Amino acid sequence: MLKEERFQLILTQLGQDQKVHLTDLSHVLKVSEDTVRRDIKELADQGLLKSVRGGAVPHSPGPHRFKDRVEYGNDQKQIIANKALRFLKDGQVAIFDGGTSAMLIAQALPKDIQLTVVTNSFPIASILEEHEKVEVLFAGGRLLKNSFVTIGNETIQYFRKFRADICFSGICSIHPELGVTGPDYEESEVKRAMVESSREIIALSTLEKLGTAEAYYVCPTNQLTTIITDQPDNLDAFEIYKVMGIKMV
Amino acid sequence: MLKEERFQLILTQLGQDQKVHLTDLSHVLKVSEDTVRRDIKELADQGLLKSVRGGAVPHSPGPHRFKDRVEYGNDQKQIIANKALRFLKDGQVAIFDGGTSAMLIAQALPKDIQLTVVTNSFPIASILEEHEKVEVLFAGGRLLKNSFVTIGNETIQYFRKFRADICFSGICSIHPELGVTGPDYEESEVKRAMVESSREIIALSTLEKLGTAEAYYVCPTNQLTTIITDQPDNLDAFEIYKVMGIKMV
DNA sequence: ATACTATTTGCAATAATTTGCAACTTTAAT
DNA sequence: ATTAAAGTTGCAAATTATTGCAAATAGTAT
Repeated sequence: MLKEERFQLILTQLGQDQKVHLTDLSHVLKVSEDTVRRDIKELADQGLLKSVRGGAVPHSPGPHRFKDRVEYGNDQKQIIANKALRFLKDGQVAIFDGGTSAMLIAQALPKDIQLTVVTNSFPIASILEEHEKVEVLFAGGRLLKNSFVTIGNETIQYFRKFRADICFSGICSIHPELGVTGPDYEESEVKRAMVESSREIIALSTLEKLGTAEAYYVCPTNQLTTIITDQPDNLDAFEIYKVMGIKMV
Repeated sequence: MLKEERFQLILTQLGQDQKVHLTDLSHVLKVSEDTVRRDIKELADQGLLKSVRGGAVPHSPGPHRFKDRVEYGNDQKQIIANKALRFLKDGQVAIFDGGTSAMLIAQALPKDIQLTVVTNSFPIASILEEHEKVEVLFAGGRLLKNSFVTIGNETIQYFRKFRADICFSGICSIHPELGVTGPDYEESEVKRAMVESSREIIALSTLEKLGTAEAYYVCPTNQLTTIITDQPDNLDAFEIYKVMGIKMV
């Protein structure tokens, strides 16, 4: 059995039970507990789970201080978050948008990664406050009540000053011809500024949003580098790749 | 059963019943009361609940969501806050700095006043989120961990764009000749930008800070419009007025 | 294919943590 | 003050982690 297979099985079981025990896994995977331990350690380093004494639990989104925090086991978006983590490398400058998807990435972020994060989201800034090695650059602007993000011209100008390595954007709708679109004018404007300030753009979306369109334009579809979806096994990935020409994960 | 599982169960039950008893938990979790006690202590250290005699209760939801929030009945500063409110009029543009004094003003602010508040403080923005008629303009910049304010050139540039009616600044030291000074270079720079962007400047200070000086210069003393102190009966007010030439409240 | 290197895996010894118990101290209520 | 319940402390037993090392496996170049 390949190591990757074990990883897959561990993560699957973790998703089902919200916990895994070393002894169980050792039995199921037919390897020693040491190996399971090492596997868990490796997955933990990737931020895909949290290693605890005797086993592992899902990388717990630590409670933070904003109302609109996402509930514990939001499976779909959690999957997206875990996939997204693989794209982040030490020392990068990353733009995080204000949606809940990006928020979950921040929550799932390992504590030891060194990053510069540019964001317009209070919740994300608040989460990252506990990450010693993450520098947070906050985009000023008009504060949008309820969603705790800044918007407006000031915000846009702030993002324009950067050339980030990577941008995580919770994209609303993606359409091959109509491009990326959103339901809110001002937020879409801000999203455009983010997208245009980053080398690599990771769109966070659910499958059902693909092929649909909203009122306000963000950017052409081919500007996206990667689309991350909530599909655990991306059977359709190649199919969509053919249609869209973008790498799916 | 993993320790994490116990934690999860304790928190879940706490969410349901708003309380948990040591003896019950000991029975449910099948561990000794000592262990439950230790678990509760650990969770309490993380701020996830409050340990009380015989069990635990949910962590009391404070007025807002930031760690460094000031306790409600901080008398001295509360006095300052109440005095400060008299200066605020409907429709004004007000700058609030990041200190705890300004925070208390925000907390004491009536819900029905219409204001535009410019600030670089997360806690203040968070507090004002509940004020329907207050528009919050947030100054971007580098996020200072622990104190939850933004600083740096970006922040300064943001404030420079405004001409506010009034500015509340938690001043550290005020000296007749040496002027207003602070202990931190970057924060002092930001304060200067705030002060220079406002018509009226209300310094929030305690009496013992008067006549002292710190390392970093903010502005000349005569640039202040008013000094608000924690002295309930301002007997010395006239005396200080004579010395400083500034109205005391 | 073969030989060589690098990685992975299991095992054993050692270290660290967790847990329950017992003795003792503190707290709260009568 | 007295008393019972809860909390604290120290300690030994059990469980879990870590480390070094040798055998097995996979990968690579000749």
